[in-house]
Amino acid sequence: MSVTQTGDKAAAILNSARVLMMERGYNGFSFRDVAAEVGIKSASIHYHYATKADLAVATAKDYRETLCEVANDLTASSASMLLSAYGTLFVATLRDQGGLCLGGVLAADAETLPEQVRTEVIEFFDSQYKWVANVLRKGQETGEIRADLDAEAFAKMFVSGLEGAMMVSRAISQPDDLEVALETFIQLVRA
Amino acid sequence: MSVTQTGDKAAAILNSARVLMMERGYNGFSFRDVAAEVGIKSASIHYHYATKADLAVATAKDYRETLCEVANDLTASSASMLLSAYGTLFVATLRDQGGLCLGGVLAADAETLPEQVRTEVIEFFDSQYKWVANVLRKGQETGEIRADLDAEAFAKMFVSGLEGAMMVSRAISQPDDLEVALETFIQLVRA
DNA sequence: GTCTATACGGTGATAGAC
DNA sequence: GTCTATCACCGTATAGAC
Repeated sequence: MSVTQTGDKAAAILNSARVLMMERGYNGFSFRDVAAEVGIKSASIHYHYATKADLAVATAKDYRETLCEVANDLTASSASMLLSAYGTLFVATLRDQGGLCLGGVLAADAETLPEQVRTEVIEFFDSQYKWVANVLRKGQETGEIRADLDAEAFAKMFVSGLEGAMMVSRAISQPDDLEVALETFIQLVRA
Repeated sequence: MSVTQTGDKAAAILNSARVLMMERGYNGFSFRDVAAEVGIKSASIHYHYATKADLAVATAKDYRETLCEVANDLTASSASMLLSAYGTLFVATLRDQGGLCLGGVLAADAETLPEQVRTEVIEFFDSQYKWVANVLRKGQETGEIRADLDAEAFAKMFVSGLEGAMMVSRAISQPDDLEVALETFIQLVRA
């Protein structure tokens, strides 16, 4: 008598897929990997998610919605502190999980992605760009953020820049570089 | 009577591997893809490069050396213009080839990369960070670049940020976003 | 140097029993 | 819902003829 709409197994599959994709990308994880983690056989996953693309879309959608909620719940004493807190979400993901942002990982795989998954990637960055640009505009109203910045332009640079810093710092085994990049971004945005 | 050390076929294979990897990553291209482009069979590639890892290492090394040469040959009237010219190399690659920087692509695949290839990725970013940091320090001496910036920190943010912007802008089919990000970087670095 | 043939493992996906 | 069994690929890599 489950009350939740998605069963425990479906949620476990989603979670496992998310972690694996954040580590190894869309082409770097398999149904068999997920099955082994969840404790079922790979054929059983198709019952919950018909295709790999379906699983990836569901995972990405869930990830985006969760991140949007978390971002909207962030509180800080100023716009730049809010941006810093947002960036710290990325820092924490890399430090605690050793994984990248799912949006960034899928962006890297974009050229080999099923169309439906790529559509989700577009929605992901749309949502993040909007959130950051909104914070920036408010900070400009209070005079805290440089007025000569184009909020939309900086938002794109900031989000995609964090993705790149995350990716590269992990690749060269210098995870602290991500934090350095974040701090530099914050330094530059202040009026 | 070839005078070059690497034969025409070896060079053609290297070139094809480079283009394919810049588009689809290490796991996204196969010996069969390269073979089809070069006009031989996939088994023949092993004669020139014993394993896929060997081919990738050779490709990455060649890419790094070439990029270092190109960067060192860049001329500009100021440090920020030099950084802009450097960034325009990335813009041109995305616009003309539709491909990413090989360093960035391999960074994204880092977790599934053979060790020797990953070592090359580290060398790649070492070299790029050094080049950019050097330009920045010179610009700070002339007073053109913000003196309160840490050259090494900005170099890391700039290079890895460009990689991310390149990756994301391609993924969301907004290639012009890369140029926007580059211009914002340049704007922020000026004193 | 390049070929054909092949070994061998991994992949997503399906059919049908339970 | 999950299983076993199986399929039709595709991947790297090797052996040996030419």
